Amino acid sequence: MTRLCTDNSIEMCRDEIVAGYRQWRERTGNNPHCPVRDVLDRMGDKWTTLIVITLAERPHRFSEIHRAVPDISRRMLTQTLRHLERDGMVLRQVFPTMPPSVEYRLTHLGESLLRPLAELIAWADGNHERIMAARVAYDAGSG
Amino acid sequence: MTRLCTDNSIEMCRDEIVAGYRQWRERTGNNPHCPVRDVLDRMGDKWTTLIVITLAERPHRFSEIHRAVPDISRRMLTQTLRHLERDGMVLRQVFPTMPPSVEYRLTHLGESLLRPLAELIAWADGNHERIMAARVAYDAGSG
DNA sequence: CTCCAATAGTCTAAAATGGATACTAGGTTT
DNA sequence: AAACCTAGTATCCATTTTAGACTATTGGAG
Repeated sequence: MTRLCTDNSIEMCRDEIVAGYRQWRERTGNNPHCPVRDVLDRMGDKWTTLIVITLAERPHRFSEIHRAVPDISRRMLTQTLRHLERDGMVLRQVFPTMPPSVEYRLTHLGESLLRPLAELIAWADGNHERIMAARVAYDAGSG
Repeated sequence: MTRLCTDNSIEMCRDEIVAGYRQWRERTGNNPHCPVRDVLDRMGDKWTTLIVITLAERPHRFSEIHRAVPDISRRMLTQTLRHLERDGMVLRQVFPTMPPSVEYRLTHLGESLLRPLAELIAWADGNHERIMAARVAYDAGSG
């Protein structure tokens, strides 16, 4: 599937998504292991986006990332970075100094994610107030 | 923040993301409660995207969604739909028939998400092979 | 010389989250 | 009368995430 959705009308986007999803279901017989889900699951795991955004600015060392994203545990930071490295999004470079120094940077593949990510962030930012208003209305109605 | 990233060069996207993130950190003093994260956390919760895609095609009843997304539990389906409803992305309409019938459909806000979502899906689809290759290489090296 | 800090993690136990299964209500089918 | 349909709840158990202590190594403070 190539990017058809360049004129950005919602109808085009819907058709693209629906057609792509239907095609895939027909190819694979409703197999739960969808390649898109496989990728998007990672996007959504709470820390990945934040780390990618942090590394978008410049390469960071382990502790630098930890300072930039203060509420992540070191364990999850390690895990998320390993996932990103495994997926070819992040390059891990060890400098054999003492104390040890490890630098993480986005690969070209990782940088290519910034484009769709910027769209999504812009959407989230642009619709945040609407969403908050909807939440208030919902909680008032059924709270 | 408005969408500056219309020419879609990676440099523009990076600058947009980095500038937006830095601005927000300066405004809020590194508060962990980021509005963008607040929205993106939902996107990533494994079922939301799939349900939005399903509803993109047409309104669905509860059991129809369950058939379209077979490996979700009814509990998680209910929960995810409630979240989407609360955020103003989905409209829930009850028909007082017997047995009961409940229809879920995307709101205008929900449909507006399809545009950035299509971008992300296109990226995932277009880079899936690269990611799989990176995983194989990684597992071969450190397995 | 000893103590402390910093690095990049790992390990373990507790807390939060998610999933499987059984259950609800009311009417329809067998 | 028994089983089944709908759209969910309730409950318990498994997985995931977190918090916090712990590792090795070396430079600097006292």
